[in-house]
Amino acid sequence: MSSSTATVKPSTPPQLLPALSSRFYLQPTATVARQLLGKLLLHHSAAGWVGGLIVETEAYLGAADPASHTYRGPTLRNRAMFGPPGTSYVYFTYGMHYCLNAVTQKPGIGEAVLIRALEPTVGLPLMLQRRGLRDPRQLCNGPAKLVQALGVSINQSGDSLSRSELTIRDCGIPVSSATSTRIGITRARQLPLRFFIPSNPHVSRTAPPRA
DNA sequence: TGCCTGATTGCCT
DNA sequence: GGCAATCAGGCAA
Repeated sequence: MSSSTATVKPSTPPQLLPALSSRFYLQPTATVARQLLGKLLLHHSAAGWVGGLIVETEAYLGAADPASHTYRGPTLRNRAMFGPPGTSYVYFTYGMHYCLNAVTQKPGIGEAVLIRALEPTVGLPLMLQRRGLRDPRQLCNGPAKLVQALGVSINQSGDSLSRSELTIRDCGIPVSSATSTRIGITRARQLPLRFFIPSNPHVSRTAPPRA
């Protein structure tokens, strides 16, 4: 696995890049999680475009995965995760944080990819302002951090990532990837379902905590 | 109805 | 490295 991934910026204006199709999200969830690396997550609001390259993801496998929100079946909270492929699933956790997922598989399956970290490339000043920071490396290196920087709200849970103002686009940047166990979970923590770009300074952490 | 848990973060030592 | 903040959802009684 290569560890020489350069920091790169898409040259095409982000709003002109093609959004990922439903077919992309119908691939196996772990494949989607790996292939989302290097894609561009964008959010458009009245303040303008913000976003960045996805550098870290985790796959959550529904009824087969005890760590997944959908393991016990549909509830009011997780219903967006049972939506069509390419749906956003935003959830509230720890009493104060929001995290963003991209739903995979057919409706009713309940699998998704958690977006854990971005390399911020679009609308950097606005995101720094939202987070009250000056260091871009601290801007999006965690799932709740990137949601705050992008200005995503829980009201956008259930929206299409292909057609709404919250979207994931293909900027055609080839990246290397590495795999590890997932972070911050207590169940099924042995599964190698975390994917990240090695040596990228915006990854939330280089290795998961010890078991 | 009430208790417990949690896909996190940031501050403090 | 440790731990507090903070609260919705899930589950047991």
